[in-house]
Amino acid sequence: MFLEIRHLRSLLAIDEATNLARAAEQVHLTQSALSHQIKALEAYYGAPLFLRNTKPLRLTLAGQKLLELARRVLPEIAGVEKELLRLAKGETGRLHIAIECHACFEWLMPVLDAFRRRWPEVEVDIRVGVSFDPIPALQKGDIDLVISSDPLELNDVVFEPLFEYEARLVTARAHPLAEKSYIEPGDLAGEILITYPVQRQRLDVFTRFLQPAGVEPLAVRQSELTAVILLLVASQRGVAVLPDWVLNETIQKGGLATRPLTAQGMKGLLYAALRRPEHDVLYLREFIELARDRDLPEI
Amino acid sequence: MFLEIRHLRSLLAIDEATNLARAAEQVHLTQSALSHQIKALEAYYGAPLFLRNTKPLRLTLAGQKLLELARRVLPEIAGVEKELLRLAKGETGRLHIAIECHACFEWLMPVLDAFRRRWPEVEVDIRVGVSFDPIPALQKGDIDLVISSDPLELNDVVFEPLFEYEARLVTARAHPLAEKSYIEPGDLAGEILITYPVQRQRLDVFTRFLQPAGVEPLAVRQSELTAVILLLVASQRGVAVLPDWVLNETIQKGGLATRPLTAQGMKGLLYAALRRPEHDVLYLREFIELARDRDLPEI
DNA sequence: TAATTATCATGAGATTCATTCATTATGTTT
DNA sequence: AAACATAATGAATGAATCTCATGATAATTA
Repeated sequence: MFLEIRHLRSLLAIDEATNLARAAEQVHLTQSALSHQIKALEAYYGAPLFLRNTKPLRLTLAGQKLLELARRVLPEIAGVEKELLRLAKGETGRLHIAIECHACFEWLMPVLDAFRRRWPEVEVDIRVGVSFDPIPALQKGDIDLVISSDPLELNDVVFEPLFEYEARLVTARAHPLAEKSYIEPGDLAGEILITYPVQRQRLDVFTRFLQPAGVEPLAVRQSELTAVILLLVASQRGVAVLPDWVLNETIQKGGLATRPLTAQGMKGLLYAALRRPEHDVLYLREFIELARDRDLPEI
Repeated sequence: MFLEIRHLRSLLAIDEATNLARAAEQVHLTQSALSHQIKALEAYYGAPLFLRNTKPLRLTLAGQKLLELARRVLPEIAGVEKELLRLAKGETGRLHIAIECHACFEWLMPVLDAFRRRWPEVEVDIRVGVSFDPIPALQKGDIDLVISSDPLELNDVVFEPLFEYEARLVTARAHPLAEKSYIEPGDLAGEILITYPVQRQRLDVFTRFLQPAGVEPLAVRQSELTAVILLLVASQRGVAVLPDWVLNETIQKGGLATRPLTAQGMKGLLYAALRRPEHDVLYLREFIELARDRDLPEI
């Protein structure tokens, strides 16, 4: 209930210096202070730590035990302290990202690759937001960044805009809807719609396009993987609605066509949500920059 | 240069209690003190340790690092502190014994066996005093107890009397000197004397018996082991002078005889030398008791 | 939404505690 | 034995740390 790290440091210094005065210098104290310190320790433990009748001050068994402790413990402490200072300077840290949209993998992976090269010491992880609400998790410190398309007004969380996207219908090039210059909700009434396996409230097609118009597609099929969805669409098993960043890359290859939803196109804005106090953490800022300037594949 | 063990204890308590007030109780402080403490730590590292906008106080990454440190380090410290308190109470310790006389092995071994059963935690060792001066080594803390037959007046060392012994001449039972009721120095002038392999100044036969009378034996042979010396004597290769504790046991068996040196017998007193401050250490006192009451083999 | 409760933060004053300065005591060396 | 080096001591200072009282904030309940 009394031993402190400073005592261990003193002990180590005394052992190295074999002389109170020099040891005192090393720990930025006076010889007197050290003498008082070890006297207090000895009183506390009820046992001498040094043999007093010899001049090159020698440790007793008890003193040796404490010294061993110091040798084991002090380097460990020093290591953690160094790490904490780096943490404070923002040179290292944790970046656990929650994404609400499956499709975000498509652009997030390359961005994270670039990020990792730049900040190798930051511990990176992605959690797909299925079973938990990401914003409360962010507030509670379980995760550090949320990719979201609907910003909220919160006083402990900031939403940084990343980039605009457009959700477009994807069909086979031979599909009749590929003839139209833009798609209206009614166009999907007779179509099989292929989506990611999440609730409808979390899919723009339903919340912003079909449900407002009271339209229900012929059927809904689900698939986890973007590549699989595109494959199904190409082979005329259905149509899908996907953000443009997924499409730019792949439409050329497969026999696919994309068309805007509504005449104006269904646009959205993607945000990165952060805890407000970490708003200025260097590596987080850089992640946001990387996400904004992510390698845009040509159309 | 600032983190102290008390901080680690507080951190651990807070994490366990999830609540400053209860944690404060655990470390015998007020809630306020804890709050100030972590505030100071955060100021020192320039990084928050807890997320402040949540009520069940949660650790940040930095806080977690410190907590991990606490979990690793505190038990180690607790262990050493417990050991130190036992050391102070004299329940454990070190008993490194230096002996000046070879023959002492004979009674010391059984005594140490008994001692070890009684004080299993005390670290026992024996060093035969050949290359170093045992009393200075005792003063310097290299060893903890010296078996010696010539006590000194020192203010940091006490000499505890153990027991009296008598140095006697050992011969084969058929040897002419076995006829005499006691031995005079001149009797050895024509004899081969077998001794332990140490300097003459450290052998009573020379310092107290032969040299004062100016007598030199016919020859001197040496052997490390008491058993070998007795064997040589039994087979008439020479005579030896040994303390009685060695002899009592063995004379019956071999064809040996023992005779006193001089009419009065050459008696001596064996001492245990200790550092004065350790004079009252329990296990040292008990060692001395055991040495005094060592199992006396019948004559 | 307001009221209540639980919890943490803050500031000022009190206290403890570590440190320093000056000096004495002790051991070591010549 | 003297001179030197080193450690121990005591009193005074000052900084660090605590407590008390209170304010602020989040969580819970009505």
